Amino acid sequence: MAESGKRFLTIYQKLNAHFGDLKWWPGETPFEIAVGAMLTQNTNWKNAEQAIARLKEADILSPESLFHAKDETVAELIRPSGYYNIKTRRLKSFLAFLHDEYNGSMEGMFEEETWLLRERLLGVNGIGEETADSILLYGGHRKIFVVDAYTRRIMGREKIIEDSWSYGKIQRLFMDNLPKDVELYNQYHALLVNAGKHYCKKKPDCRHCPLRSLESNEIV
DNA sequence: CACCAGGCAAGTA
DNA sequence: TACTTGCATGGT
Repeated sequence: MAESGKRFLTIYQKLNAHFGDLKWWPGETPFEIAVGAMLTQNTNWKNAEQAIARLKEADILSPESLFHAKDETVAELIRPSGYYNIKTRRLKSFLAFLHDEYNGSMEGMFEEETWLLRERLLGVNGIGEETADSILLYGGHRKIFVVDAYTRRIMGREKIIEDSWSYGKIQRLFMDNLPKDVELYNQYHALLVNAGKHYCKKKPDCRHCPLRSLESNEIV
């Protein structure tokens, strides 16, 4: 690892010491994780969680049953997650992909080589880089670092990255500066999401943001 | 009332 | 390539 990687590990260690093992993703199966990754897009996890609970309650949270469910039925059930019409179409696109290419089997899908599968997932309507990477890391235990809005906010606040940097550039930065370890990638992203919730979006120097400096010991 | 929350695709210049 | 806009609920 490069010398510059020490900064990444220091941030990790500080956050890890405070938040502990977060045991992400908060989902029970790879399929549930994939569905959750799409439902939480630009939405509070609580809302996505409620949508998943409703699908489970209706007993259609499985690749085949969700694939065969009516659009209107799915839309009504996932309503709490917001953008419910768009997300119904996105879920259906993924389900069609899973059904057509892997006979509806997540296990079959994860037999693919990591970066090839990533490319294929990106070809599915509704799956962008963050969603694809969340499915790969948390659903498939692949060595892929997930970048999200919190990652950008925290690392931007720490002057490590700039707003204009692409998803891929930030992802490579993490992967080039950290030990190539799936569990580390898993926990690091989970920590950034938890810590990110304490950062004000608008005021970078807001005194009410206890995590405004990772150098301080004010972590809440 | 305004603003935020674990994005993405489609349209425009 | 680089912006802009629509999508929508639930909480503060």
